[in-house]
Amino acid sequence: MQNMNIKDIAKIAGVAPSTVSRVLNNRSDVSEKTRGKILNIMEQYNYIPNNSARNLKIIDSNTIGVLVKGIYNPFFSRIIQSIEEKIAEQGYSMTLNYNYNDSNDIDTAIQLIKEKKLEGLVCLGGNFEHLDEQQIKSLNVPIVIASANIIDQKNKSMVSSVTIDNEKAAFEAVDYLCNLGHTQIGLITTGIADRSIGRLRIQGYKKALKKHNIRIDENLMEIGEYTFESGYEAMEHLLDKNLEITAVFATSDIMAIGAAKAALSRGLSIPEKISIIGFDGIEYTNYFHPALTTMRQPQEEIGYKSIEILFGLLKEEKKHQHVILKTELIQRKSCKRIKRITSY
Amino acid sequence: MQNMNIKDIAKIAGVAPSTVSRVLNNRSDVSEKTRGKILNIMEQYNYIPNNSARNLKIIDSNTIGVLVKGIYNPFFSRIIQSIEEKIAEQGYSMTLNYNYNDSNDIDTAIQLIKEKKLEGLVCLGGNFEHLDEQQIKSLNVPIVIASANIIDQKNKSMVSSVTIDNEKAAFEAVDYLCNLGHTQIGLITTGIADRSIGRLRIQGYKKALKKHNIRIDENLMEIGEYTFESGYEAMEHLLDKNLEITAVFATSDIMAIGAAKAALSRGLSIPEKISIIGFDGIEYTNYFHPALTTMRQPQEEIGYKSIEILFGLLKEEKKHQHVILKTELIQRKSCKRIKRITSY
DNA sequence: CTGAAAGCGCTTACAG
DNA sequence: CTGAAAGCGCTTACAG
Repeated sequence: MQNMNIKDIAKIAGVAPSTVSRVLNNRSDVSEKTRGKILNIMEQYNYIPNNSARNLKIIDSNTIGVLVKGIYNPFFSRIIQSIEEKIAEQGYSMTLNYNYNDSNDIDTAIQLIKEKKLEGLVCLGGNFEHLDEQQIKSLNVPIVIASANIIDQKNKSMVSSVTIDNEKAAFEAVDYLCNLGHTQIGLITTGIADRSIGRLRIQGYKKALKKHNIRIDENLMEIGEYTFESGYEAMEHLLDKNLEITAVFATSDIMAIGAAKAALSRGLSIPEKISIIGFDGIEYTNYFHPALTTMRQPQEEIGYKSIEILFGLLKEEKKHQHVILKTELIQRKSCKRIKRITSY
Repeated sequence: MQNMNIKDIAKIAGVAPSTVSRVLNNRSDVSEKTRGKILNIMEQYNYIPNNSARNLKIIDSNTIGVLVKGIYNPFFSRIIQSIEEKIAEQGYSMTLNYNYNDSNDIDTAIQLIKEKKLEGLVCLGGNFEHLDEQQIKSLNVPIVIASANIIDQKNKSMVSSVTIDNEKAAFEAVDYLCNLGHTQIGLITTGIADRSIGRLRIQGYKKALKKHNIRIDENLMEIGEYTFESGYEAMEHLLDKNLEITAVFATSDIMAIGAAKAALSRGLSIPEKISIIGFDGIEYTNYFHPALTTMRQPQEEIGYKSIEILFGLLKEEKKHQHVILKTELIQRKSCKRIKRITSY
């Protein structure tokens, strides 16, 4: 039969559609006999309910959405895992969606909320600078932005956020290198695209240099994309310029790996000839050889905290919060103390 | 206003809902004046249409679904990119969905088709052994299974598939190692979970050994999961057993990287002390140091071909096809020719 | 425990 | 070019 629906099942079972709906939703107010009969028929005809119809009608979806910016980001995947756990603990379902094109993040978010009648949403990454107060408020669904800056002060009353202090974290990473004796420190970062975060990390880099009275040299700064290849190329450029760099700070692990590979490919051993520090703390870095030192973002905690805040807003009607989580320097094998500039 | 709908917009604009719907769908049969007015109002009120309602009613969604098994798989991400390109070329939209829990893949697929009124679906990975002919046929939506074996002969008339010859590819990888002089070759693979594919690759491994008159030793075979960590541990086990292995074949790059890291961590250099070959051809292998030799699956081609077949089924009503694509041995820096067993 | 009816927010012939 | 009406496949009070 072409696309069975609830009415067809009802007819075959000799009951009303509403009864079929009840067994579909596992309601208790159906006799076991009727339930059994209907379940059998559904099985027999391979009936699969239409979610669009359900979403349209439903009020309490009992589900929380997770909207991820981009596709394929190992950094987010750990966060997602911890989010899913926590959502399940609350007896809710999670629906995972990727915003892989460059459409407006907030519009996509609202669309999703409406379409699936979500009771809450956490956004991983994305741009949420421009929020329409009217729109967000009238939606009446709590939104938590994780791992993306919301900048505008007035946004703070509309959504919650869970972030790290990007500037401080970058500062600490570079400060660490300086304390190891490095003075010629390259920066490999992403560009204008992720304005807020990228800029903050660059700020941190500069601040650390200033603290150590090191001159900021634009030549030492390479701007690329969030890919291995881009990190690789950035390192090549840096090395080609012959600036006698002894260390590099990459603002993402993916780029750090690319950079490290470029150095190793030239026969520059890590950390003997060049020190490298990454950012994010993705699993990859631990399996690179040598294992990469990195400024770790607390991925699980970002997930947990987001959900904690979300359910606080949902069930206890708390106010929006803006939590800043601590990063942690994971010292591994890619950074070395130096006395003076090693020439190579 | 709480959740505007098409009726509200219509009322404000002083037109009928159907007219609003027309501008929403970019139909040409609306006067520019009316269109402008409605567009303005939508903008002003931040109107966002409800997709569930749309999906429910619509017949030609003009969209192709992509259902990905699992979450976060770098191997699939390249395929997805090429799929998206090709779908766009055809003037269709793509909707990307992840089946991250362990629910039945074919049910999830059908649910998705119904919910979003998809005109075609490509599934990346998953288990499609048990297909209900009735159900698939009545659906009347072409399905292409990529990178997953469908085994059952009778399934071949219901869905198309794009795969590689897993046994042959594994055979060639191991044959390559044998030809380099290796005889003690470890196998690191995934287990019972991905029955079809895992088993086929193990078969290939065994066949290659047989061809070279090498005894198959269960001790040389480690079964784990698709993670770095699992590859790492498998290698540790292998090494602990002191079997004088000189090479390892890992049935996925992720595991190969874990394995390589384990070897390097013990001070066993690659390829001098141990050769490693992976499978899949993900980008990371090229950035590992030393760059890993791997049996590459043609990721872009898997994507292209899937879409080509899909539109063949959709527009030209062709029959279901089962394409087997060629893999390619990418020789890099992790395998070495040996004369005799190197002791370590 | 079960059924009849209304309605979720759209789209789509049909008529004008 | 525009509107009135039917209906997509469900769920949910309401009544019994």
